Amino acid sequence: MVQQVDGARRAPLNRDRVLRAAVALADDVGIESLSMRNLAQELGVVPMALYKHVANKEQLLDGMVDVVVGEIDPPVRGTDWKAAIRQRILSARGVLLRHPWASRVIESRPQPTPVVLDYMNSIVGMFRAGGFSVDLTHHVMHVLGSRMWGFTQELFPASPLPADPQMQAAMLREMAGRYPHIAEIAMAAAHDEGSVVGHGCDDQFEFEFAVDLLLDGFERLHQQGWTSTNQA
Amino acid sequence: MVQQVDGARRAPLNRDRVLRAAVALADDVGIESLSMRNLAQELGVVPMALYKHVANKEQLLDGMVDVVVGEIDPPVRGTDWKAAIRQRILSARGVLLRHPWASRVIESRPQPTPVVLDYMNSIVGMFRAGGFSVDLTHHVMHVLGSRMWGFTQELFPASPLPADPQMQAAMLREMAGRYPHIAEIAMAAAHDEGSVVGHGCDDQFEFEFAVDLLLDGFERLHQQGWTSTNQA
DNA sequence: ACATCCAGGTGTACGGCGTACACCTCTGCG
DNA sequence: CGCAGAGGTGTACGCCGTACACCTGGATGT
Repeated sequence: MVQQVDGARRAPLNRDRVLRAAVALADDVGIESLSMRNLAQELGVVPMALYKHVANKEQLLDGMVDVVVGEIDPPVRGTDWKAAIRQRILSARGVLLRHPWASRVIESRPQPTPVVLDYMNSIVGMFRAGGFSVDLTHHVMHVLGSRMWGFTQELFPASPLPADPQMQAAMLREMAGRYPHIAEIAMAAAHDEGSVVGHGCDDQFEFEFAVDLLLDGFERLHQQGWTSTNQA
Repeated sequence: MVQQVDGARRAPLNRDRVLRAAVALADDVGIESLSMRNLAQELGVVPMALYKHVANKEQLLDGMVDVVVGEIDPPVRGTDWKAAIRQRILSARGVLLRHPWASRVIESRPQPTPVVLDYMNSIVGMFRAGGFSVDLTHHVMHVLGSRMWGFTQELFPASPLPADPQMQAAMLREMAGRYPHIAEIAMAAAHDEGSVVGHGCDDQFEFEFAVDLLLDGFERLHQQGWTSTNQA
């Protein structure tokens, strides 16, 4: 009865296929609509079947993060630390843009998986290879924070904006009245598109700007031999 | 029958009391254990009663954020922009330390509330008052990101660590083997307490270090008249 | 004084979630 | 041939957010 319609028996599941299907489904329908039941259906299987391959939903999410982190390019060799780290982080960013749900999930994991630790370890290693002291590297990693994964907390989570242009104009006017400073910087960034905050501002530029500002700051501290015990 | 046990009739609910109770409950039991049913019980009321005061759980969370943001000190007057912003952000950090769930919730809101916009607006205003161009202020706000709320994504979400010291030693050894770089910086930071990554490192120091590095970077750009169209 | 209204609180019910637990059904191996 | 164990099933439980109809007591208008 439960035979495949196509005659061929469905290839048996395994952890990897489950994780890849979960990633694909999250890409498709968003992480908030990813449920065990959902995913099972996608795989042509009953919900409880998944539990033969992942312990529970938390581990499923862990595994999904691992898949995503696995897509980040390995470090390039033969350049200075700054270029190498920059490149790696931008690669991470590329991955996260393909899996928009991933940043949230990464942040939400209570314990890092070995794959995640590997990535972190390798980033730390890149600073060390660049001659950074253990001390400075440590603090610098904290400053880098989630940017090491290629994302920044969105300032304005991209409001959809009412389609009605008259409404839109009214909203803009109200914004300008109530939040003049925000309106000002939003205007400056949005001249290219008819939208308010969040849109019309080049996320990639913002991200690279931030990363470069950080890396420059790190470099400066490094060059002046900064130590946590000997600061200004 | 449903009279108060103490004889006195329960004071009628209102939006504010609901929000404050929700904040207190989240402080107590954690945000993941805050449910409408839960909260209703705490208030001595049936779950559906809450919906007379908040539209749904999302709006409840919005309101909780508003309460928390309302606890942030207003800007101090009469100092330079750098000191003023630093102080304000550190005040925000103080608030978020009292409500550890709040950072997650702030990040999760799809639309900023007026209260949130007010806060952002005022931070933007502080840069502008410091003479920053609209352009630079805009980018700088992006770099600041969630740090403006006084939090940073935790690098290592504070693993509880096995109590058994022998187990602990074994874990440390394994860490050092598999993730030598991480182990190294963790060691450097953890000499004061017998714990591995996450603990034993002074979060407050890390945060202030990051904020100062950012503010210094901003200042430098400002002083050299940086513009997005005229960069190196 | 009486009718009316309605803000605030109740009770029931629905559909969705994660997942525990007992079961069935193949496949490969002795 | 028998049996074990991996992989898949079915049922059920307790939680969640919340729609909807209902009740109730005090303020209000006449």
